Amino acid sequence: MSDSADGRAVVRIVETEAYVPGDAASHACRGKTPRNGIMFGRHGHAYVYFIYGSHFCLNVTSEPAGIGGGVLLRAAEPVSGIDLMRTRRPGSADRDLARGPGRLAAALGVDRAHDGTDLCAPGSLWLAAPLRPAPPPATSVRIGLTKEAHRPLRFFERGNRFVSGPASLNR
DNA sequence: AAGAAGATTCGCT
DNA sequence: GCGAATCTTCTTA
Repeated sequence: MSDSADGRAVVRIVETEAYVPGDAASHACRGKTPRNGIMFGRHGHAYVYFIYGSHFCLNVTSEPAGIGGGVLLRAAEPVSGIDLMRTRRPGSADRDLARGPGRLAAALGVDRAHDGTDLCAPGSLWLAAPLRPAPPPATSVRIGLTKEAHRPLRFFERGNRFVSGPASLNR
């Protein structure tokens, strides 16, 4: 969930991708740098980075302090604050408000200012308990990577129409 | 100091 | 389905 001066936006995460220690595709694979420093901090914090000159991606750090790792939030189902999300993503169909990592960050109003936020504490951006029970996530290879994409580290809710990626991966 | 690559999205054909 | 847009960051010279 995210709070801002414009209101609150709530989504249900339906797709994630993991970047584990020793992973050539991870931003952490070449050691700690100014950009990825948050990944080497404690788990449960936001790692936000700017990509392709126009988009932000939101990750949750996943490893103990000193070890670089994280989980990219790839897609989410809008739950409330939908009008606010439409404002942030003009021209987008409701299904596409948060379907994709850059879209998800935009819908929640996430930018560099959220880098390092503790997602388990009250604030402008945080994780809450599941809104409804869900079956165990399905698994697939990762999307959009040029290295180690074959690893089965993408997790998604099977059958949910807010999941991104080609249909062939979502079975 | 310069260059290439990148966990993407959108619009056009 | 394909390619441009756009800029930050790290790597290499």
